[in-house]
Amino acid sequence: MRVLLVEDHEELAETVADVLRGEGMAVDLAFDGAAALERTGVNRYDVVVLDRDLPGLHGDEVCRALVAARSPSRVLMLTAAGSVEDRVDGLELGADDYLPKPFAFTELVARIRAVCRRTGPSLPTILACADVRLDPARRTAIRAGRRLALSPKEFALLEHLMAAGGRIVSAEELLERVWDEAADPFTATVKVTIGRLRAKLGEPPLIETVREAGYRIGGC
Amino acid sequence: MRVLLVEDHEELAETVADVLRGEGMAVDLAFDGAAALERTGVNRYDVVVLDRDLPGLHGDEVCRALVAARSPSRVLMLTAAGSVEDRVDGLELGADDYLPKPFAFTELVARIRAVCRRTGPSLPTILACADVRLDPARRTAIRAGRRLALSPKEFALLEHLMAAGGRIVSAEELLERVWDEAADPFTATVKVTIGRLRAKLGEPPLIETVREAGYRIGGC
DNA sequence: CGATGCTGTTACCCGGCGGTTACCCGGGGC
DNA sequence: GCCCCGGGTAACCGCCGGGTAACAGCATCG
Repeated sequence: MRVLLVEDHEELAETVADVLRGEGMAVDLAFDGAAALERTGVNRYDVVVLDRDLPGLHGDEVCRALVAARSPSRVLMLTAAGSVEDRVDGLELGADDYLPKPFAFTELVARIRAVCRRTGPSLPTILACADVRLDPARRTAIRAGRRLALSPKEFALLEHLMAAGGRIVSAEELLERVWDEAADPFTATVKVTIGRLRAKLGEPPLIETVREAGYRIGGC
Repeated sequence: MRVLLVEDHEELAETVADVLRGEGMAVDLAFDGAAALERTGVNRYDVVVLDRDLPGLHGDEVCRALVAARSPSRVLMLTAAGSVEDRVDGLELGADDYLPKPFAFTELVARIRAVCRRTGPSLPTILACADVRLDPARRTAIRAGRRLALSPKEFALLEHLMAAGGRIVSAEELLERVWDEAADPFTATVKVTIGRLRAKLGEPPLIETVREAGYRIGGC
């Protein structure tokens, strides 16, 4: 697994890099944004671990550039503690996961692995399908860079569909998991909520229905 | 639904087992890791509920062994506390869900059901014959790279024929399995649906007719 | 206390699924 | 040649699953 670590504190960078190497990863280092883009232009990394506060070219810019260049690399962004409430969060920029500082090394390792194997059994912290990104922890969903104003039910519905990762999810299953487990099995609320969610998701269609079976998210 | 409950506290184990049985599940018990692996070697369980703190063979080891052995069972792990370390280990081991102690019985039941329903993307249950690939979980059928738009009946029909793997399947058998078991035995719907399916499958012919016997898929 | 937004219900529409029917074709038997 | 019969095909159409709009109950909030 190839990792590019972008971190301007050289001392910290070396320490983290050693930890990751100890986990069997191939780690390259960049100490500023320009160097990061240079490296990603030359090599193909599985994951770019990107500090957000970078001198010169900001981490956000680097992330945006990677996304714009259709880089195949996953981006895991490191954010400072206070920036959690920042209006512009990494999600809108197209990052695949974020980790607030300070973090445990073990958690960083786990997140890198998780981000790398998107289809793994564990739930990734950030779900991504097609051009939609959804963060369950922060309850934000973004499509094509625009934040979606979803109601709680709509959000939970989208979350479950995305967590299924392209598998078919029956209306019954959605009823049990998104709604109260004692919901009326004959209710029509699922299809209504699906309709409302589709309207907010806009074009092109993301949720497809499989007749007699359920719903599925395309582009995973 | 078959469940293996692995828990070293026998009293707690019996209590939980009773609750699960009350929910209609078939529950077997194992009081240590070695016994757990012995049971999973003999029987096929839908879900293994695995306490993490086991004497002797640790729960992590059991989980790792199950994953390594490509066991079809889902693993639901019971962890002592929701600390960072637990979450990290969880990601690494490949369990399907986690439940920190103490937990409500109702939640355990709900999670077992949920984990069971998730016929995750990890198990490739894809049928393949000739140049056709069919994924029952996603309800997708692909021939020569092109998605086929099949109706539910057509899909079920193709699924059954492909599952037979080149064996001859009689019209009566198809009627029983794909259609309602109380279907009119003299109906002509099978041959009509076969016809429609053939049209959508295109060339070269995939489903061949064996006169007086049934249908068969070639190239398996 | 009114406004607003969320959510479940109801009523209705629409499209296509799929079963029936009618008819065709081809082969085998006399 | 003829007929018979198993299977293929096209057309028809009733039914039902799913989409949608409108409405009402309810909570939240100013």
